[in-house]
Amino acid sequence: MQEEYLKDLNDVQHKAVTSINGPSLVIAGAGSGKTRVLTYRIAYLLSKGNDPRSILSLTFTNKAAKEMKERIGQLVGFEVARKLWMGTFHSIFSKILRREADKLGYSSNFTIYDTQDSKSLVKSIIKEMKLDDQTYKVNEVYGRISSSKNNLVTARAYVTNDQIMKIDAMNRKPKIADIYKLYALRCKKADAMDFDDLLLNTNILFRDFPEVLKKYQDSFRYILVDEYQDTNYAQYLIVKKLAAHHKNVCVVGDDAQSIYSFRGAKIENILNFRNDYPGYNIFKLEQNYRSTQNIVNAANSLIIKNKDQIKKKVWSANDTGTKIQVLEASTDNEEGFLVAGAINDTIYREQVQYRDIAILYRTNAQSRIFEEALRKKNIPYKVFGSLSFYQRKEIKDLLSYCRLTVNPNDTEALKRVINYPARGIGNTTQGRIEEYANLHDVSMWEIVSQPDEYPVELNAGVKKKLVAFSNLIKSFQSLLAETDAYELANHIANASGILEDLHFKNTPENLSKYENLQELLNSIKEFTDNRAEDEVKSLDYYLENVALLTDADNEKEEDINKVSIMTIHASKGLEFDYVFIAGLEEELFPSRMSITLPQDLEEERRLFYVAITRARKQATLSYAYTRYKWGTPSNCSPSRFIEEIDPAFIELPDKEEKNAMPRFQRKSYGVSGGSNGNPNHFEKTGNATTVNPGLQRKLTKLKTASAKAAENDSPFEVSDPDILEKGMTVEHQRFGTGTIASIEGNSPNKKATVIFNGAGQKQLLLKFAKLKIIN
DNA sequence: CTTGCAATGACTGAT
DNA sequence: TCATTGCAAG
Repeated sequence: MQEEYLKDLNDVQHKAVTSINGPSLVIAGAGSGKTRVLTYRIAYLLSKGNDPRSILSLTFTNKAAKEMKERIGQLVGFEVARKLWMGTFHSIFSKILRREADKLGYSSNFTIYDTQDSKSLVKSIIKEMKLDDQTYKVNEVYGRISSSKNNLVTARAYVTNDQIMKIDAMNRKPKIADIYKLYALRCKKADAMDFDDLLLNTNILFRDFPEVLKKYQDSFRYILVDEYQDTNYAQYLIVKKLAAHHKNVCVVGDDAQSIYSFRGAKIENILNFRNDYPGYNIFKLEQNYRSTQNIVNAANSLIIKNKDQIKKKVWSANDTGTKIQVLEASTDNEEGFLVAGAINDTIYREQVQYRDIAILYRTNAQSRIFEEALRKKNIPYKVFGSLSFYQRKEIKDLLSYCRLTVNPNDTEALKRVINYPARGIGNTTQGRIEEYANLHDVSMWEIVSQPDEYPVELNAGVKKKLVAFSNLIKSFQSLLAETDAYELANHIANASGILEDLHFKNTPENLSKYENLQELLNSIKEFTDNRAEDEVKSLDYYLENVALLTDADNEKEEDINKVSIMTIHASKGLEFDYVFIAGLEEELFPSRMSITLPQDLEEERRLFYVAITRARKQATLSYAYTRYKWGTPSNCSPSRFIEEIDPAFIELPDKEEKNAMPRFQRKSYGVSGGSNGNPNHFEKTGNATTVNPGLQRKLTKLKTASAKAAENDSPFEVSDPDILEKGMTVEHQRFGTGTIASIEGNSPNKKATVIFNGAGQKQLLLKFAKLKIIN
């Protein structure tokens, strides 16, 4: 076999690819061809005659695994690539846990609880234990449980751990140990594992069943781990155990890009690799092929402020490029307009595609502003994350019916759908069943399916309804073996009454839910169509991984050429020609939660480093002086990170000019205090006519919009839905001019009835309709 | 038991 | 701003 592709590599890369024996540490600077090294290394291993089933590659996302398999397939053939063990820790080890499930007392069909399920379970336990929900906040308790699991502290170990118990006692939350215990018990009863259990239970499996560990140790001759700097203790130990026999472990990472400590990631794992694997080889990939020199230098000048790091010198031989740009805005809304305007300019000036551009921000809450601004300028965009597709109510509802069909003990799924669509099984009934079930150690399903067998106080009518519901689920179960995933899911969507319910209440919201369900069914269809002949296509197999999927795994054809907007965390591993990094303000980025502890601040700085190094050609920063938080405006100041970049590589806004411009006058408005926190500073530029005070805010918005419209000649400037009112004359791109007859609903699903002069009466969903106000 | 409305409190980050 | 919760009426 020829290894032509090795010629694409530089010296270090070449060594990293071909040094296949013994432990290797690859320190891969941003943009240094890390993915190429990983794919070529695997291809190289295969070319040396290794069985693809003996190679285990752990990636950070499913998408990365999919793309890497694709590239390896191109090099060595898809039939071979398909047999590789490649995926995220969670997906690989859930597969192994299903195989070995009986050893841990689970069935191989166990459910995976996602974060929503877990939190909802924690919540009901707090209620059941009659604890004060102000002291025991769901998020905090869940966080304690989750981080315990990531550090391999089981519920039993938790109570006996003095240090942990002392912390809980000090915080006056001594019952967390009991909540954890009950939580673990309930998960087990429900035949469910949460995300953290997938790693914890793998460790337990390997600890308690040495013969199982040995089997996998022998079978995985080569182990590769991507993004090693973001592994937590549980993941670290899995790798260590599996690699103990052959010791052919290759970890790839960049300590400068460690950004997941909140998920238990330990940067020490990569820093201590030398101690864990003596006699290791180290390869430093330092040439950045992705970005311009200015971008690389700016990023270097920033990250140098961090203390703990592995020494390396990342450099670029690309063009010098432009300096980092900075956009300064007076309000968060204006920030949106400036960025959207700059995107339009870039597209026009540089002749690039929408897909070459990304907007990155620190928190999901910032997405809304950019969605609005881009929509108004008719710039197509796609949002990653926030409320992921799979977390939407309608999607979870249908999936819960499916989960219940496969595993009737899945109590979280049962509670979700037992009364949706409404079938007269209300809170009282559910509460009684749940209480009895918890007290007597039976599952809710037991009682629901045979209410006469248990002394729960239920009247005959209710019992009838319960039996009807359980018969419905049983009818689905009977179809499990004989139908494929798509047919069954489609049947469930209809027979459960979900589709009918959405259809019956014919609102724009429900229409969009209906469409989402169709999309889910389409993706299930795709799953059944894409499975190979020898793979089972039934619903239980579809459900195995669905909890582990994210938006990125569901990318649609029509979404390819759009501006990407997402959090910096979600942008990890991606790259774009032009990157806009928004909200560079103190207490937002760096986050308010991270400014006290130095190690937290260092992680924020690494996060900023990751953001800058996503850019190939140009990075633009932006910040605002007022930003709405929880619906009230608050003052902000520019982030310290901006000053930390060496001035040689950044173009700061001109202070002189800034002060001369009334538009940027600040300090005076906003913040708490007043009854009227509205920034009225646009008054200064405007040719305002006097209006009644109630309309003041709307007018301000209107002026912002039209002022911007004059500045940027976008094809069809759209008015903010919030300023539209009954009686206004508006223009629609397709229907022409008309008058608003009425406005119903609430943002973002506000709709208007408009009587158009040519096209007659139309109902328009304002978040999509492009209406321009004529007068 | 269901529905609708007012009050309330949450925003880091995500497999 | 938005989703969840508590309460009153049907």
